[in-house]
Amino acid sequence: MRMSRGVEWAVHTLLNLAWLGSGEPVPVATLAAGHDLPRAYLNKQLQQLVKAGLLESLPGTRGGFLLARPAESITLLEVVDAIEGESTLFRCAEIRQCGTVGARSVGGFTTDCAVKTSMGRAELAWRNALAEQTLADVQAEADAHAPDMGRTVRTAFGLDRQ
Amino acid sequence: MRMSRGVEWAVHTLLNLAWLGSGEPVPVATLAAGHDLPRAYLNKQLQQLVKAGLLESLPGTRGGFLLARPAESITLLEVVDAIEGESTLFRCAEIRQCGTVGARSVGGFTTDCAVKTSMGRAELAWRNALAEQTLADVQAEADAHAPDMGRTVRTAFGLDRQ
DNA sequence: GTCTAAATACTCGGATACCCGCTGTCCGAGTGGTCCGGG
DNA sequence: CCCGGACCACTCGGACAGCGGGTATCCGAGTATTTAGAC
Repeated sequence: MRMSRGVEWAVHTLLNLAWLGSGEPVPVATLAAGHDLPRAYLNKQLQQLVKAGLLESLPGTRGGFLLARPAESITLLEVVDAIEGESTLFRCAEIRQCGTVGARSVGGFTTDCAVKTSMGRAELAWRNALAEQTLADVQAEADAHAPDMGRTVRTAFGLDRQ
Repeated sequence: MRMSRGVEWAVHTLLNLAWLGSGEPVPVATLAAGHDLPRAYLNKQLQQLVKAGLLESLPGTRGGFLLARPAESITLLEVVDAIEGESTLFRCAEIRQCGTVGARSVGGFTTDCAVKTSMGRAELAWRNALAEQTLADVQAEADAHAPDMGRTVRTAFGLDRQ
């Protein structure tokens, strides 16, 4: 059970767009070159972020991707759900109803499976922790360690006004 | 990103052994029949529980599996780690160091990646929630809804003293 | 009747194929910019 | 010089292969039981 590699790509790409702070779209080729990622596959991931309403995409010559919302309103949970889909980590196949044990347990299936409930509690804690952290929080934490990330990204993308 | 099916199998199997409450080992064929699971594959999963110290296995004619510890001391985290391995959900490939952005960010890599840290916080909340729930807790919750599970399991396994 | 020893049936354990989903890639649809010609 | 239209280059978007890990299975190693035979 490991997360898709695209989650890391998505977060870093969103962060770069946040640091850029520009209202102009950035093509996926530039974004991919920023971290040496396969351009076409990154595009595929960003499309899912568009579907989730985190990014906007503009076609055409001067097209590209840009943040659909300010970084303060984008949570890590939204990013993870956009890339991974909103399915739960633990899949309950209701095996308690099957086999010799399940056949004799009639009448106890009116409530949710206790295993599913317990796993769901843990998963909820995870999702809450993800929802409490916005892209701006991560950005601020990175800035605390490397204060010059804004200019670094602008320079790397060749869009610095300097 | 979805959890292995074996996790559900492992928890239910451990619960059945807890309800059985017997000091005698139960063969995997009986455990598999309890919930209509593929015998050989369930055996593979239980082997991992043995390696993790949650189960004991006895070979021979009267062999089988039995709980290595009381249900009160077995946490859901241990079960998940035993089946899924202890790798983290989020894999940090340190892409921040790569590409045009990474090349210009020299000097900012003395601390952990902020993305990794944030994801790690959420994952820690998940693991803590799993660690706080013991097998006995889940057992008690299931008993609250279906109070007769102990006898049900003993009957289903053909080991009832009655 | 009792002890011994071999045969046996049953168990776990690891080595071996299969299949779905993540990974990676390609080409087509669409749009804005650009250039050329005409007025 | 200004305007209009066609060409073009660049973008995103969805459709098409490749591979790794979860899924499923089979066969071999080992042990307690059983049973037959000898004393």
